[in-house]
Amino acid sequence: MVSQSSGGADSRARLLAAAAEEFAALGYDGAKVDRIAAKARVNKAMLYYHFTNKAALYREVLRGVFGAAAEAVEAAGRTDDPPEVRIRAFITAIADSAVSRPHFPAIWLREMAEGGRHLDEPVVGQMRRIIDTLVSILAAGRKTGRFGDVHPIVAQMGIVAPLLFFAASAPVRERLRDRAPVPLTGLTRERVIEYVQTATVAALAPPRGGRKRVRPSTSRRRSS
Amino acid sequence: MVSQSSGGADSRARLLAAAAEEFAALGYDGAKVDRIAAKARVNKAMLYYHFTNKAALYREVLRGVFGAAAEAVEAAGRTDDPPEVRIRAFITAIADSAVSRPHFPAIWLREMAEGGRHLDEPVVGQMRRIIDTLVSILAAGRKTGRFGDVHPIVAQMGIVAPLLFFAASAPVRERLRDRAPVPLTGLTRERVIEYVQTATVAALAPPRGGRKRVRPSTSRRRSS
DNA sequence: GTCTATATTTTGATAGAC
DNA sequence: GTCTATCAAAATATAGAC
Repeated sequence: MVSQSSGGADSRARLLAAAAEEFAALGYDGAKVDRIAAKARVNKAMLYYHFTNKAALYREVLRGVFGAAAEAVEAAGRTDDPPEVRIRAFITAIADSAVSRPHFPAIWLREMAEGGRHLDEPVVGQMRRIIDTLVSILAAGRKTGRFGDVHPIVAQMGIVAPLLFFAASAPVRERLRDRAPVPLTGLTRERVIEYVQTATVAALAPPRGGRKRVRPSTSRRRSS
Repeated sequence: MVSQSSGGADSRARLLAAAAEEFAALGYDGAKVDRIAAKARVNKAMLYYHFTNKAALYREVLRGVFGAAAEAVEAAGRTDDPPEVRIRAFITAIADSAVSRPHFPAIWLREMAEGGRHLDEPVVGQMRRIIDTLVSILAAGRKTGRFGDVHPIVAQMGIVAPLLFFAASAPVRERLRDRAPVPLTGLTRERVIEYVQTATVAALAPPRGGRKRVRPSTSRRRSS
């Protein structure tokens, strides 16, 4: 239930925005509540009025960021198009999420590095929605024989990692522009998306003819 | 040169090892010098005897980690093999670095998310060595017409990001094993390497026929 | 080189008036 | 809902004996 703010603007929303920025740039431990409050032009005590503590605020940010991404990806994946088109749309949706939620990439990267220390049930659920979408696309492709048998998580990493990496590394590239080993011209978002699309579709293609992909061939038995 | 430690073992080396672990797991701000000292079974004052401060210790860790990686990658890339083989070796070398230096992936991911706040000249040099290796491989491939024209940084991300991501996300996968959306069996390091190799070689292939690389024309169904 | 004790600063969090 | 003042707990760093 949203309470009506009378005088000032919605301090809660501003806090969330400021927090997302701070957490993305500096990580959970690097982020300081004083700075978040200042950035939001809100008294620090207000932060504790709206959120239980720093950890709760961070969780809130995580949910917002991953929720929006899951939403977008799911929408893009739910079509009747052929699998190649759907996987391309999936890739574009991830990339678009990184644009509309600029803090998304850095936060995701950090959570991975952190071992998912802050991932609670709701956020895990959002991640699952993203993977489920991919799973359904891969299954459709396999059914029609257009995709081979690739583990969804592997495909997921082949897609998400470069996109996140590229988006998150923008500040680094900016910082190293002069000392860069190679001219940074032509290094655009579109190129990266296109590359990931090409690489993914190619890697998903089923092994043609006799020998292509090397399979561990033997047991597919599991024990766990 | 290296000073001889008389009684106890080399506390400096232990500090570096403990620091790498701590920094990788918790990030620069999350890492605590007390904990690093404890993990190294060394008095905290010794930490400040060996290193100027926390930041200097972190820089030292960064140099070690990136230096080893650059070394390995350069070695793997310096061969007379055809470009496809060299790019595969490059990929394997990166993946191997993540094994021999387990803290490498998380630290690299974090530095990207952090905007390279801690990257000093020596470390940037190490990163450059890695990219330079890739640049030379791509150039060789282009010269013989086996590779198309892909920006090295794009290729770099297509390769490095999934490998780092996979390696760094091991703890997360472990943590979510039960709640995982998809069975984690068959998700091996080898599969990931193989996938990245396949995807990369395919994406680097020059545009066939007359057409430049473009968006998907409806379909190119192969009948056979 | 190694340790104890301590100084100093930062930071997350709250009490309580308005 | 908003603010001031303030506390208590970390956490970085150092002094100085051995």
